[in-house]
Amino acid sequence: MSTWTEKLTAEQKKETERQMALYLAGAHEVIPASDLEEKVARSVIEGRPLKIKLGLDPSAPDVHLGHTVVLNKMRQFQENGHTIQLIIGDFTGKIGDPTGKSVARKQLTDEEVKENARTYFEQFGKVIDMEKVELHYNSRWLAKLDFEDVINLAGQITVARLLERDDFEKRMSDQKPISLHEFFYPLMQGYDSVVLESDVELGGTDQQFNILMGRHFQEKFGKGKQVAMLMPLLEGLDGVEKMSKSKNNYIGIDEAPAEMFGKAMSIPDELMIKYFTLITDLPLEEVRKKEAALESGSLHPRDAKMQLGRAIVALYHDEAAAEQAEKQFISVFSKGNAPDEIPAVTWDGPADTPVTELLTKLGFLPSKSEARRMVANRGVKIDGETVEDPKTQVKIADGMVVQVGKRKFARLNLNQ
RNA sequence: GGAGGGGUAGCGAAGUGGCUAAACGCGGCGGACUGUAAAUCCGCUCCCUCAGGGUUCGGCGGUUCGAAUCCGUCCCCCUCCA
Repeated sequence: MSTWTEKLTAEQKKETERQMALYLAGAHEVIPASDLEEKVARSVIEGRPLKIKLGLDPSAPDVHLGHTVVLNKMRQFQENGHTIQLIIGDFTGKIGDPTGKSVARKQLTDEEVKENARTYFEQFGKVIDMEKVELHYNSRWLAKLDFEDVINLAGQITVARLLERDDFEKRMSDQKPISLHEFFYPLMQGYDSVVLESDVELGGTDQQFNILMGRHFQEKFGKGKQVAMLMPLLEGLDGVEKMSKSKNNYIGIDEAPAEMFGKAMSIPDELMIKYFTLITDLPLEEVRKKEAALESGSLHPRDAKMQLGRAIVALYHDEAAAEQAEKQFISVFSKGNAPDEIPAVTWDGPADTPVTELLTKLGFLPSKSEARRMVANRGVKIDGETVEDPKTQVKIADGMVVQVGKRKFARLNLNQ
């Protein structure tokens, strides 16, 4: 590293330091940071962009704020002229990443993979410039390896080394099974880095082992060693589990402003600062100020969270939508009013209808039984009045507002 | 190859002939309280047009007035030894 820093002019040094500070912000760990500095410095001197790799699981194209943690980091690299390598793990996906508690994963057809890739593309475009991204499918090189190649690859790593992975280690000590093929996942991911000659691989902290494998294999194959850049995992709305669609604790980057704002309001207080740092573009020092204000009590947690909600909506929609979402939130949830804009639903059923039927026809509840339960639980309001009896007959009127729970509203429109 | 353990509702886990649509916990949903936070409290949570009906306890057959519970058979999972 010293050899490189010595060659830097004052200006280059300053530029290197600027980029480093930017990249390090919010990152959980960079392994090793000194290598990153060297790479950045070299890139500054030679005017050569770094290759920043991100692997994508082709089976889960639901893009939510959890993904944006890594994407935001990618964008920073991109904005400084570096190259992003997105890898669709279409081949790897067939094996299934053993990270976490994965069971065998269902195989995707080529069609599905393509479709999922398209979804990624569209949605990632909200954060990074997709025009400048390099896209790769790892089947391109992995599918070509024959058995001998695979054995050779496997020869570059020891079992002991593979068993170091937390996940495997734990399963060993718990006497849980580990299938042999699971060992190959890190090998494949690592091999991707060999082929693409990546300089940096980004991922969540749960990817540490896999990313480090890339480093290992690159060295074995006589390539430059990539830096592992690990971003914190973002907990979802429940504040405990990692944000994911299957856990239903996510905020999708596609969602409507009101929805986003509302979900943001429901995150646990303890997570606010983390959200601010990782998924908004608020500068670090501003976040620190908020943190201090919260601690001293000069900023009410509720207000801080509203600011967070606004920031998020503004990012994926715009400032006006953010303001609107906040207003509506205050009106609906703080004051208990009906929202300004209630989706209008055309009603062409009978003018005199049992509540249960009304609710199912509106699509609020899937069955009359559930509708009945909901009414019994006092979760249904018509024109602001709680419906007491599941057997209630409703006289439909034009403009009637039906509400289920706190969030589902509809205004009836009579069909003339 | 040998020995043993197991498959119950979204998950975890009771239940070993009728009182079991199946305890309990978690999760989820609704309500109260709030800041749609946390904590707490109450209710709901197999399906269905309701104090009524339908279909469940890995699959299939059988015994029985009656089975998640007994018998047969098949499938799957796990552990240990080799």
